Amino acid sequence: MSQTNPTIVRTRFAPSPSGPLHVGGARTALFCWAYAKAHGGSFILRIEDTDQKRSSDAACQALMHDLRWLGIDWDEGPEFDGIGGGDFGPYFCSKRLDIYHKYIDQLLDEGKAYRAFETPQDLDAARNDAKRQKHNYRYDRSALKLDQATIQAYLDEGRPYVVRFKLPNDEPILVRDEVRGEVTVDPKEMDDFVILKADGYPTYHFAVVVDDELMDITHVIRGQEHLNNTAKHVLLQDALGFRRPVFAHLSLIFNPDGSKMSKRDKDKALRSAVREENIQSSPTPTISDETWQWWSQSKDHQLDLDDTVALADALNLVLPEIDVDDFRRAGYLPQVLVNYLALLGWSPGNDVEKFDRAFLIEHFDLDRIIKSHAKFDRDKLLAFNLDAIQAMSPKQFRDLWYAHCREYHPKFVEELSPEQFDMLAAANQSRSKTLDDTVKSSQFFIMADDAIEYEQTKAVRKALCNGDPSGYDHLAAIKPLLADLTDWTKDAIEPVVDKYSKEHANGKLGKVAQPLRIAVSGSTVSPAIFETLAILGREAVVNRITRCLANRQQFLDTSNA
RNA sequence: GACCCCAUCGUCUAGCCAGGUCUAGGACAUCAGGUUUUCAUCCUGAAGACAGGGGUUCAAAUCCCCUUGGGGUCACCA
Repeated sequence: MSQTNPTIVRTRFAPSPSGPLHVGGARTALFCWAYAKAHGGSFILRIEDTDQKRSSDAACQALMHDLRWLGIDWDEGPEFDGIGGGDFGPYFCSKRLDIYHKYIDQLLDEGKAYRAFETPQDLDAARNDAKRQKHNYRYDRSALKLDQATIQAYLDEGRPYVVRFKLPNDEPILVRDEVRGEVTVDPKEMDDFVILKADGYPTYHFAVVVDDELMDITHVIRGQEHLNNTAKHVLLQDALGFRRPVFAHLSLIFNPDGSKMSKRDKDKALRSAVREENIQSSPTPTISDETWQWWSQSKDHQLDLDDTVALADALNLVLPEIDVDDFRRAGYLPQVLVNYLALLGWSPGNDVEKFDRAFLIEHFDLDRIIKSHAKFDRDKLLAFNLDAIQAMSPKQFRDLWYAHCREYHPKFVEELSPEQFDMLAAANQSRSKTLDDTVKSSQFFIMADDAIEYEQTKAVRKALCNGDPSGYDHLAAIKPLLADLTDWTKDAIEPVVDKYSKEHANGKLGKVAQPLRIAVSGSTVSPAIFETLAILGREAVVNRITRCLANRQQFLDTSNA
């Protein structure tokens, strides 16, 4: 409609480097990327760091790392890990200040914008007044009434000012959106918004319009929170004589409980856990008392990531996963996250659900974007992840799991021999919903024999104590058979235990396997028993059985108590 | 509050734009049964939705209006 028949599609993802990349942002980036790639165009990454206070280089690096992990590579943008660069840079807003000022001056000269000298405090007060009187606040244009001499005097004395865009007229603004159709906004709903802040940085509205024009962006795909802002952008584009890109606004992603997925969710989870358990001071050794005090004072005080994780660990709390990094740590596969994210707000139709990036490049288009909000369903993601893990070759899984362990659980790499590690990977693959899933239940593989603690649960007691012969009796009987075994492999162990259970447990393998499992792991959960024994090695297995038997009386005493 | 957006199983969605083939399809979750040495898997089956009300039409999940519900925006944040 209003677009200028673009020949080459150019999309951009323009995040603010003020924190970790969350799944909502990742989905926006994915859609921008997919659309560009599906139409033979370019995907541009631009860092919207116009908020000096909140932007950080660390956040920027993390963001690019996350994008690359997901396989969302940019054709142009900051240089990172071998990609980036391009002819339309710089790709950081903070390095384009002179460009913005040129256009600000242009608007100022043409009388389409004006300087305003109110302080933030002035405006806050005015806003509060309006609120008290229950009407909507609009900037009253009082700066427009200032005469030239006064303005010059203010300027001379170095008084800080902002530049406001002067709304041109009262005509309704028509925005054509590819997913929502035509949206009209009444200018009466807006006021003369700020386009240049007192610190000399442009606001988002101004920077985005200038950058999109100069970078030849043809399609603006972004979150729905910008739908109303688009009217401002359109006005600015008209005032500056810029082209109008195609707009597509994506619906938001929500938590299963209907609340908006937000960076604050982790903090919220922590606070409610603390409240529920009525914890009054920092559980040592997690965070310092000073930090605890500060954090407790206000909901606006949020712990940094390390402290959040430390506290959550101490409370045995699983933090909600909302950032891309959370999903990586939790052991989700990037291609699965991409698949799931794409499905959350887009559908290829025909009941197709499982697909990869290549499929997206082949089929992605704006017309199948879903208009309604979506809730993030972790169960479904988990199911997809399990499917993907099960579909991998044993070698692929082993390598991936190795890399994951090396990064997040190095003990598995350090304590186990390569042969043991490979066997454990093979034993865990089909039962791993995520790369992290079996780490917890596999701890006993890397523990010292005498560090195993026997779970005081009904299932453990039953397996060990019930029946005649009891699990303990079986353990005592089978121990010498295992101790005498020379060839310690799964294939050698299996017939021995099988034979024993046929002769002494009515062929019920479970009667023998469960006590064995408990003896070596301390619990009723482990990979298949023969694999488990093979991985542990004869010495450890015999040691652990011996220890379990020696502990018999004590276990009975404590479990009766 | 004002303005804007949205509305199919519990959840993600197909179907809607081009009304009939929809006693509404799939996936995840749930439930039941089965396989299995534990957990997790795996197999089979079941239950489960067009928010409500008005229109238009021979015919409405599909088009229109209202109501209700949900969400977003109203910053010198993006």
